[in-house]
Amino acid sequence: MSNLEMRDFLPYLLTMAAEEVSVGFQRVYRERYGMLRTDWRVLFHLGRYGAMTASEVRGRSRLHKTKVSRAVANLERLRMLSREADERDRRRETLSLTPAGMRAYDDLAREAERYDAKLWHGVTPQERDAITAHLRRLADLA
Amino acid sequence: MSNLEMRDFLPYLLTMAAEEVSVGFQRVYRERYGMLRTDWRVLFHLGRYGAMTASEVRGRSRLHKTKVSRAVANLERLRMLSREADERDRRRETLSLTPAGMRAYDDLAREAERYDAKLWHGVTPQERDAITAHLRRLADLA
DNA sequence: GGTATAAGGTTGCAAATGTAACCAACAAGG
DNA sequence: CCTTGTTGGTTACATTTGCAACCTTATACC
Repeated sequence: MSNLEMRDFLPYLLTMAAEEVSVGFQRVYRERYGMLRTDWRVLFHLGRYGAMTASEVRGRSRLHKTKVSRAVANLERLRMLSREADERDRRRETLSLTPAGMRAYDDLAREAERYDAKLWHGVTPQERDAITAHLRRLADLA
Repeated sequence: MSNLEMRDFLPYLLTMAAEEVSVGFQRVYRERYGMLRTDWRVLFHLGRYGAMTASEVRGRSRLHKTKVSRAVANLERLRMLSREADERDRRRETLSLTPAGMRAYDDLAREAERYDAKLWHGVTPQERDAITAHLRRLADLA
């Protein structure tokens, strides 16, 4: 008979922490801009690294292509993103942020940094490195 | 202009790690017993702490009562759980595992321990404590 | 007792997700 | 060219979820 406790089980702990922390930040992009989490992630990539196609977004963000497709549609509806057809390969469209999209990105990136700093408050740099490294390792298991 | 990287943003990192790790374990309860994640969590609480009502499950597991209700229905359909009416308070039902439910619990709890151990492989006890403590702190923000 | 309020649970509905199928455009080999 | 396979991207459908409304039984207070 096993005597594992749920509160010690890493998948549980991670899920709880991720949920709590994500919901906390969700308030910002959701209430302020009416975005979903995937929208925010796509916006982030375009704002941070510049115009690119949906495939490139997918590659960088590790999001499934259907989620990217839907997020792009949402951001377009919010007038934060525009598409430009690629003449050389007519399957592809280059995505870029509109001025409104860039403003939203600037705002949210700043908030994200503040939020992140708050989450790490009281943690020593060594601990922080250990935690980050371990989370990266876990995230890369696939 | 902010220069945050997504891979450093804690909500992102946590979400990725939680997803990866949860999906990994999901394979076990899903393929072996046809359970959903909530089912497994409810099963766990009943197996680990004994018979209790749905409210108590909710309190311990931090699951929303709707999810508990549906998980109980699923587990019942899988013949792993049975309900017994409470004569004193007819709103309440005491939930307990059937023999099949207990066998599933034993099996899954054992697997969970093995899986957890694998996830911590190569991490020193000190690091592990720091990580666990920080995750708990984050999960309790609410 | 009778009325209001709350607690235990379930159900209905809308929103979100995952999966697979799909369409259009390109590329390679015959 | 033309058929076969691949890539970029969207759509359809089933499954999950979250939220609010709901039903029933119990409790508090008059």
